[in-house]
Amino acid sequence: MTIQGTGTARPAGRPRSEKAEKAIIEATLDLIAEGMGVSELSIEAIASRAGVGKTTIYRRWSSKEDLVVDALATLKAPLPPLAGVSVRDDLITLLDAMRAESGNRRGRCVMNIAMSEADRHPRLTERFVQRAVEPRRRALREVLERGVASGELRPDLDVTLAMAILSGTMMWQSKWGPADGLPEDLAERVVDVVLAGMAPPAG
Amino acid sequence: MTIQGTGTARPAGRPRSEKAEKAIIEATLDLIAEGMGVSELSIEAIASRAGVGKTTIYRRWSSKEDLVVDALATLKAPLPPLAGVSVRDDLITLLDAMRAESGNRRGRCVMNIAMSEADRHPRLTERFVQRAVEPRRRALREVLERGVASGELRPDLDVTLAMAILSGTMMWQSKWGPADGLPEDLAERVVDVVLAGMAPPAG
DNA sequence: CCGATACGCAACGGTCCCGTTTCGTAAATT
DNA sequence: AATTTACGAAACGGGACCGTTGCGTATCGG
Repeated sequence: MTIQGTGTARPAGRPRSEKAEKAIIEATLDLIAEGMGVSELSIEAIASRAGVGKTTIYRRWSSKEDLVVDALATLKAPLPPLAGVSVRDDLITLLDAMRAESGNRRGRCVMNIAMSEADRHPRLTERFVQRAVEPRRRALREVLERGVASGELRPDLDVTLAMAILSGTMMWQSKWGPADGLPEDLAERVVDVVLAGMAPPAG
Repeated sequence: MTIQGTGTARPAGRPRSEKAEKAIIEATLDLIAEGMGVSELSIEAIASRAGVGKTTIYRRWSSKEDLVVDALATLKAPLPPLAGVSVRDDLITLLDAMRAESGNRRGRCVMNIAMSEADRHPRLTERFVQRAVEPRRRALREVLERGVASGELRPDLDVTLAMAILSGTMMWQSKWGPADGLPEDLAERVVDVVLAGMAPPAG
């Protein structure tokens, strides 16, 4: 047994540099965060930004899409823990996480990709949605369904439509809202308006 | 007077072909509608699609942005006439116009540009917003303010936030809603949920 | 030390598009 | 008829990337 104790046989030769790998992914995310679309993203630009030879990229990923998928995958979406006490609080928590991400340098990657590349890169989008979008969507749906069950929300509420309203509002804000960051109480205000409705209370 | 009666002196030589001009703009819009971003849009592709020499394009427009602006300008946004009776009806009219456009081949141009190119082409975006977005935004704001004044909406309603909720919801639907077109009653359902609120009626 | 693999770098031929120029032809004025 | 401008097509030199290859060096196991 000349094999490492871990059980995985280390192949001969110089091992791949983890530093280079990190630099490549960082460079990729940086470029995307700066508004570069996947189509305009060039391997040469990534290599240059990462201080790495193109060979080092091609050795690891066979296509640009694979690289982008892996890069985006490192952006774990740490879903905020939900208190689970009131639906209002949980909704605010979820929406505020979206707000915080839209201000985050890396969070914008997710937005930019989701907004721009949906049509043009369906395979990428599919994997990306499964990894980053679906978990949040599920969390939001669960909160809403819990609210319907508990009576905190209307029994006849169209949960899918409610999800569109909440998500769409936050997305709109992060795209066309004030350029210098969204106000801290935005999520709370959105939730309160949406819960109470825009119409005056029915006397 | 060898000048045309209209008063505009016709310059000597062969006049420019209106047919070619139309073909160029049509080709440009087609490509954008197919999901091509402004950055990926190439003059050669437009010329080829329009059945036109590149010279004919460069003679008329000095930059790609100018061409795109002119092309988008031909998409007049025919704001739907508002009945002005109830705020609910007017909101439904406005939102349903957005729904209809998202199904329209050419309407998608507006969406695609607005979603993807905002960061990368600020000058283009500025002119585009002024021409296509601002009128709708103004109409929506007026309806909401009228509702606040008339008592159909809460007196303390944050109109700007309400606009984000309504617009964002429709945009979200047209981007991630069912691929085979949005349901005809979507606008009505959105407006009713947003007006009445998701919370159950307070006793 | 030796073989194997990875590294950064530079160069390759190929493709796409740029913006310009040239060409022969078409359509208007004078 | 002569002049002027526009037309489509083709070709130009130039630039950006592509994906690949060769180079000398670095780093691993044996």
